Amino acid sequence: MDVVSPELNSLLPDEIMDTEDIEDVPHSQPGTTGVHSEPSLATSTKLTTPFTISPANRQIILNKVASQASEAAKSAGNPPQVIKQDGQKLLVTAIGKSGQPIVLQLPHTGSKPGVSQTAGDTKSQAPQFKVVTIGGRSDLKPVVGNQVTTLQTQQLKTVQIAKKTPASSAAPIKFIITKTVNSKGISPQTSVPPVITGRVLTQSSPVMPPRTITLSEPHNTNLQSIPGKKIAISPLKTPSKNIKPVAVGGVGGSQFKTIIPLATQPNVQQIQVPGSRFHYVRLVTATTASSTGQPSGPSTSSIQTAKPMVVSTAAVRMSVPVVPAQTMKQVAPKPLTSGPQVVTTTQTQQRLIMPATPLPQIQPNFTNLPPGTVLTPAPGGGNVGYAVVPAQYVTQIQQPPFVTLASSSSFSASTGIQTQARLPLNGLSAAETTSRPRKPCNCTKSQCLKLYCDCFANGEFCNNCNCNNCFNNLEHETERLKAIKTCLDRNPEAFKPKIGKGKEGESDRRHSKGCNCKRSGCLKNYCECYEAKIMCSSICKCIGCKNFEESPERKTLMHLADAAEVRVQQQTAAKTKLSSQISDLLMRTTPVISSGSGRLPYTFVTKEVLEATCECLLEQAKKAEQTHQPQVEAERMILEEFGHCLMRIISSAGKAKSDCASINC
DNA sequence: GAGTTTGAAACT
DNA sequence: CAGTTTCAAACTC
Repeated sequence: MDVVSPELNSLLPDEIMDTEDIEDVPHSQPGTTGVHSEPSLATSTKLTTPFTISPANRQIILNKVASQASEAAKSAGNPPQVIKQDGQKLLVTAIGKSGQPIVLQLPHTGSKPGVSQTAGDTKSQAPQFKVVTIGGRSDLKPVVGNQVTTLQTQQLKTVQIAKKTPASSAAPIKFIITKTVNSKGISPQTSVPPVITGRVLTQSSPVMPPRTITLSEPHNTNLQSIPGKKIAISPLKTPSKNIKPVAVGGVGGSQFKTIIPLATQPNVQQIQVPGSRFHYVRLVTATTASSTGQPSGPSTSSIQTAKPMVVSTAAVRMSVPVVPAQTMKQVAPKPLTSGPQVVTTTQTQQRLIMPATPLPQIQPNFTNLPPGTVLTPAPGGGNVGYAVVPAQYVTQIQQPPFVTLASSSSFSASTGIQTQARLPLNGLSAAETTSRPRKPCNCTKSQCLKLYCDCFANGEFCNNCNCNNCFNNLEHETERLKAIKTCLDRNPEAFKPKIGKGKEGESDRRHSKGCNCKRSGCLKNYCECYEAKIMCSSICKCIGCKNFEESPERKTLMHLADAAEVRVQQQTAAKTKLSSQISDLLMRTTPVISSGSGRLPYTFVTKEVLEATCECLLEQAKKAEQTHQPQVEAERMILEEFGHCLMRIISSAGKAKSDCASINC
């Protein structure tokens, strides 16, 4: 099934993927070359035994090593797959659950193809692997060195970030599992920071070849450390018992039951390819401990999904879809070239794209998914379905920065999922989104599944909105996916930013469609151009437009807006200053008193003092009244008296402070 | 806060 | 593609 059209594919950057020779093979077909294995094998699979390395391709076929898995796979008529791609380092194994090979990936060695990477520890001769398996419910234990203590994967997903070169003439690739860093896009200085459970870490060393991603056991609450590397443990790394089924959605019933792996590991991997402007995100299916009650096999291993892998980047990061091979043939990541470049160049938004297998007919054009959309697997089904998730949601899942595990254990799905305001969004930086969180929508009839809904239109879940009958959430992923598909059918660019760059050579942004205002003069927020703070352009079909450069009305409005802004800033500054002064005052009067007698300075404001102060103020009021002072003057007198009272209180406090200090001496 | 206005989105 | 309806945000009172 083609998901991405050839023309879209042509837009792909070279380093992203090879969309050729990609086939998805129904793993249910016996005798095919699809990789099959029994779940039970996963627990005992180890990589410590010898394995085959293809120097040319830097591939390791783990299932040749994992004898049990391999044998089982062979017995099942599903020999392991080796994906050969020039310059790629792929490891493919078949030790996962049925049809879910585990892919290990040797780090790219640049000029030394075939040379295994050490574990950063020069004493170690064992190559380290990147476990790039996107396994549904993949239960992976750490891969340390060349050893995988436990591997269990239910489902292989495809992470295709292959170079855009034809695959080898070898047997048809049945699973495009992963792509390592493209040599084309990697400089020797490329660093590949390891990422554990959704955490993207920056590699401090500029010269650090791709290394190992250590998959940590979910129950391991300690930091996994790799020599010379930073590893963060996801706060989501909580015992599987905390997994909460967040949603049971879908018109089809429980088939699309969704478990958000908040309480376990994020099922998203971030892949950043150096030299690429794209920000890859790999998806993995939910962990085994889902509420679906589906057996995860006799495995007693811990639960773990694949880990995010960051190849590194210092460039603009964009998102690309990542799609399981079983479901999708191609995925065409596409830069948001039409987006508001000025804004989006610094964005870190991500896109994860995952198919809703039971609804292949509604698979959207993944290149046009809502900004920041993430397709995340619909747990409970392994290869059943996926949810289209706003990227920031996923980001939030995987990157709650360094939350302690203790807190994560009580991590609530309901609270965790819906927090999105502080995440990079639609090209806005995190700071911007923090300062300007999206306004909650108030949809009542659209179920927040139409573009009327700003949340939906921006590829976000509704969060703290006032909407009724909202379907824009994980609980209704099926409907949401349908809605997205519908929108994309209607307008393939429906989710693309409306404000893009103007014609070539023009620096100004412009509305992609232009507005159609009739009565607002394009000087109210009804007008999308005005709302975006841009001028109307020739493509606008507005009537009576006043939103052009020389428009006096517009200038007046701009001046008013500027003045208002200045006023707000001044007020803010004044408040800040006043607050600072008050704090400073308190700080100056507090310490000795509190440390000496244990009394705080404000305890000087006793009831008696208050009464006395009020009497003074009332006296001033009476005085003003008796002298027939105007109200303004009366207020001034009262305020002055209040000031005097305060000064006396402060003075008393200071005196007490000095007395106390002298006593202490 | 309720009601009105507005224009994009959706629909026909 | 044009006309109409629906919708939710913007706006006004």
